[in-house]
Amino acid sequence: MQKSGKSGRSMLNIPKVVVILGPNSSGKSSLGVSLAVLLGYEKTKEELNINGAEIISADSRQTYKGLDIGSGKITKKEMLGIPHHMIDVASPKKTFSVVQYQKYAKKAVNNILGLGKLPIIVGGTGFYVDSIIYDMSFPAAPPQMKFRKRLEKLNASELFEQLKRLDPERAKDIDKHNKRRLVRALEIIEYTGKPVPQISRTYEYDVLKIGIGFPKSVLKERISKRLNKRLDNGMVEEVKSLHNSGVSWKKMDDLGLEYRYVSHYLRRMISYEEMRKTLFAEIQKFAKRQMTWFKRDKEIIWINPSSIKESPTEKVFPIVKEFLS
RNA sequence: GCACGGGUGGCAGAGUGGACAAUUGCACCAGACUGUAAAUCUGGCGGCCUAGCGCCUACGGGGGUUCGAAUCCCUCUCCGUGCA
Repeated sequence: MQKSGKSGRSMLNIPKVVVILGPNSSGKSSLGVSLAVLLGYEKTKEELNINGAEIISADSRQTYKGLDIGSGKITKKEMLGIPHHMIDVASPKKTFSVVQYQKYAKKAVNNILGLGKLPIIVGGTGFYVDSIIYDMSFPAAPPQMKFRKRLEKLNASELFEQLKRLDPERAKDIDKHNKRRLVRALEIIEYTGKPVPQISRTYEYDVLKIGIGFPKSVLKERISKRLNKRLDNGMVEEVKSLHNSGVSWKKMDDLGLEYRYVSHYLRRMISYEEMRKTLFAEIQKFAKRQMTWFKRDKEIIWINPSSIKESPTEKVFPIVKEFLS
């Protein structure tokens, strides 16, 4: 794996990008905004020779229009005038995947850089973050729905056998129980006529990664508070109106978490209390999965807001400044 | 007081003489991640270790029957229900 770091920077003038990541309910969005605000002050701009900052959201659900409360989307007001990208760029009735995301997000990053500004990538979808900061080129094999439908009828071991025959290399490290991955691998082979290519992960930018890491018990508390608040603020209504506007129940299930369980409640499959309890538990599990992803990356600088005297912003801003200077 | 029913691992809940350290779900722990990534998927989950298909302690307490009991019998105890 390639390393960005200071060595790379000293040799070439690689554009700089800051990433703010962490599990949900960790306060990424507001940290991102306040950093951008600080970077927008005239004095800072002069000092760092920068033109301010803009934000790129790396959240797979916030790309969809209408998924606001449920996805914990930042509000216009909370943006404090800082431009945000990759929010509300897709219709929830359609599938928006990492490839589209990557294309537009990279464009946005480069535009921001072109303005002499710092792109701040803020998000909890690790895969999406990676798709921007690394030079990942996904195989040009768009989803083939009929093909998938056909393969989905087979069980995992049958799919695995096929893959082993067609692409022993990919079969070596694929998860042989995961039908979704197996189907996709076979789809790539079917469409390109070639084995599944290796994806490179070299850095595209000079990246500073900041992670917000609360202790588990604190995060749990934050998740609970935030969930209740969002329920009070009309989350159920939001899901109801999404469905009324044509988002299918099936799609709600795919969207997961809030959309999945609130829709179960609306469909009278579970009670309100069951919904709340399940959601609370599922969101925590999700936070864990997010952390599992992030833990692999040893370059992330973690800060734990509950163990420091100053605010996260006060803690992080100097780190960003140093990175930029 | 009598009569039934029941007390199983953190919880729920199977098992009713050997294949049971005990199905399953939840909770918990850990992990994967090549166009659905809030999705999808995997492993662990009584204790101990020289990690073996090894040893120990276990299915409310005690005692018994049996080669062998979570499973049968006796007794105590607790909970539920019905009758007094």
